[in-house]
Amino acid sequence: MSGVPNIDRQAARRTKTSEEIVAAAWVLAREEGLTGIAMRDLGARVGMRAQSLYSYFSSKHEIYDAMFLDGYLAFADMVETGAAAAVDSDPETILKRAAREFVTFCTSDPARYQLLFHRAVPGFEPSPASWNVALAAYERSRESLSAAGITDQASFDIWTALVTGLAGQQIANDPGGDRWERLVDRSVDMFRAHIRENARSESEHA
Amino acid sequence: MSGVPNIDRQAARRTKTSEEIVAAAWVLAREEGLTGIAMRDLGARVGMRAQSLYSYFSSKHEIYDAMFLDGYLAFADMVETGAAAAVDSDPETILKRAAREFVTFCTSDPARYQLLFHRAVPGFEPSPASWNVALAAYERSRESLSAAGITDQASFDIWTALVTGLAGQQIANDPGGDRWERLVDRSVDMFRAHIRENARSESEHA
DNA sequence: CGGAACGCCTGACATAGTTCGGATCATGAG
DNA sequence: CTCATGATCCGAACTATGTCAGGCGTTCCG
Repeated sequence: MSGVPNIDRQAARRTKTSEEIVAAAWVLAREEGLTGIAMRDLGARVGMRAQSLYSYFSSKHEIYDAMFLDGYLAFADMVETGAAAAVDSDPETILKRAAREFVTFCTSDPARYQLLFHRAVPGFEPSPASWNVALAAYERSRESLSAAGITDQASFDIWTALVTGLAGQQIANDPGGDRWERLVDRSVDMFRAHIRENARSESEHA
Repeated sequence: MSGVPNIDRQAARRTKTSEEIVAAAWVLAREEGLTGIAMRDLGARVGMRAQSLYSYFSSKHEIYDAMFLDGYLAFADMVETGAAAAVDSDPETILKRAAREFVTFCTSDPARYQLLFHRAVPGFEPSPASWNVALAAYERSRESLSAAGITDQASFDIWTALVTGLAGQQIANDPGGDRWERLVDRSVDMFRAHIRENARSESEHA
């Protein structure tokens, strides 16, 4: 009838189907592992053949890319929630909350952890668009920690090494357990003491 | 002729070929990535067809297993050298040396790092035999660090999280650089301060 | 010399991701 | 209502993968 009526509907349907595919891909990834996703299986999950997926994504890697984006959006969400909760909190509370949330974020979905933080899928590299989202989330998290007194890059790098290390060990060597998860608070204490000591020795030089 | 003359020769040749295959697999892994090893390519590197590899290894995973073993033998070597050098050294020197060696061990061969310390190959799990070697190396390294005052499991777990975290971030986010590698000494300082503090507060309770 | 063991090969199969061309079906125009 | 159009989906097929079954020549012991 008038103007451009159903273009929106079609586009909406299309994106909805895309999201459905990505959701099914996550389910499959958690069941069969990240690289265990088979196009034929994935198609079956959403009621179509493997070839039909190619009208939504031009390759399997593009599906991984959508998952990557999806994962970092969830990550960004977590960071944002943490930043909101950080208002009127002391550094210790902020850092412990951030570390706990991060480790839980990782351990609660190992497949996602591997996709986001390791180069777990052989030929896959995130697209610039998705990568920018990842970078933005990283920056936001960095910024969020500056509220707890972590301002210089080196300290933040040690922070990322520490929390990814805890998560990585937990997932690789004690999946489902809490052997490293329960060390998070202690690790944060360690980190904070070091930051304080660092600041002290720097001010001495001034 | 006499007794069992050429049995040894045959066995020797056989193991030599096996080692040749594993060595070629490492080269291929470094070139094409750990999962980029194709049986046909690997065969070509050692002058035979893919199917002929199956007279030496009953599956591709068995080749990965041989590589896993190979890698942990190298790791054990490193630990042993470190333990020897640790004699008459103070804790700081021991720990910094150990951390540096470990991170270098990882960054110098990312493919090996992924095989040994992450579940990088989809369906692969090390055989019990190889796994025992890995466990022994792990135990030896734990024991070696007890000379530096790291005696309880929790502290050692934080240690492994820290060093694998540094190595992991270095490899994933700054390959070829030294952004995290140069933070190793600082991280060890942080760790040692925490250990000292921990020991102090424990003795207070006693 | 004869046979067995060994080393490597050819051929083939199943499954992976992916491409191509055509069938189906809803949608909007006349 | 009819018909063209574009989105959607499918069947067949291509390539590359790991792997199995069987064959042929060489080596070496009895």
